[in-house]
Amino acid sequence: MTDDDRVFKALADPSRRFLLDLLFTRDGRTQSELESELEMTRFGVAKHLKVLEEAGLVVVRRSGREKLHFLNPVPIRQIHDRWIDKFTEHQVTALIDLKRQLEEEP
Amino acid sequence: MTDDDRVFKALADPSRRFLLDLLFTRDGRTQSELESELEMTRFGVAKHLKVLEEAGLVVVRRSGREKLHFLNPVPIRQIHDRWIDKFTEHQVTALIDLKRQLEEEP
DNA sequence: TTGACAGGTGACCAAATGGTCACATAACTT
DNA sequence: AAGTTATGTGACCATTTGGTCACCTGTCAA
Repeated sequence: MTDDDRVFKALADPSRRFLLDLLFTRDGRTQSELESELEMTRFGVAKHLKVLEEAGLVVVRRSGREKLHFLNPVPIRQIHDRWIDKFTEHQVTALIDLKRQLEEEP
Repeated sequence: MTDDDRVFKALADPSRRFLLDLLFTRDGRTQSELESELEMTRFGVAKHLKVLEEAGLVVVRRSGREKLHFLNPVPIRQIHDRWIDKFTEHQVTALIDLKRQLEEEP
């Protein structure tokens, strides 16, 4: 399996995306801390974290018997750069910002 | 199935990513034109294109009996914005640019 | 109008995936 | 030392997914 295949497969599951959301709001959480946020056995969560780690979307640091998890934004940015060039980036960010403004107004 | 689920599931397959790559280099291709690029029956390609279309990653325009396909960058940018804030974006783009420079030099 | 061309539908099967469990190891606490 | 806490492994099963095929509809050209 290629690197990018691992990344996209990892992102394909909603539970794993939720784990990334959790780490986006606050980094450096332990596995058991993350387990408590999902309605799933710890085995399931551990498996998902392993997939995210092998994809490089999450990096870990061991501290004693604990495992701290951190979000790695690099693969996400590479997805972006694969299909959005500099010119298109300006257009699409402007479009998204405009859409957000229109939705905020009454 | 939620919208974002459709997008990530669509991106999880290498054949579908290859189709996006093809449309990134040149937009507006017909289905049969895309079929000729994949080692797969036309049914397989049609199925993949349908998945991409339902995810909003590809938009189509009918022209007679032909179906023209265009890449839509918006969902890709939204993936980016979900896990990369403005501050992190500067850091990670700088990091990727640096990495690219180092790899180019002898 | 007859045939060739572009695309669509539903059934089908092999392979991959998500989730759980029994069992195991290593580190902190008292 | 003994119990508790944090995490790891491999087997297992139900569901989903990728790909193919027989068959069908609509469009263009001679």
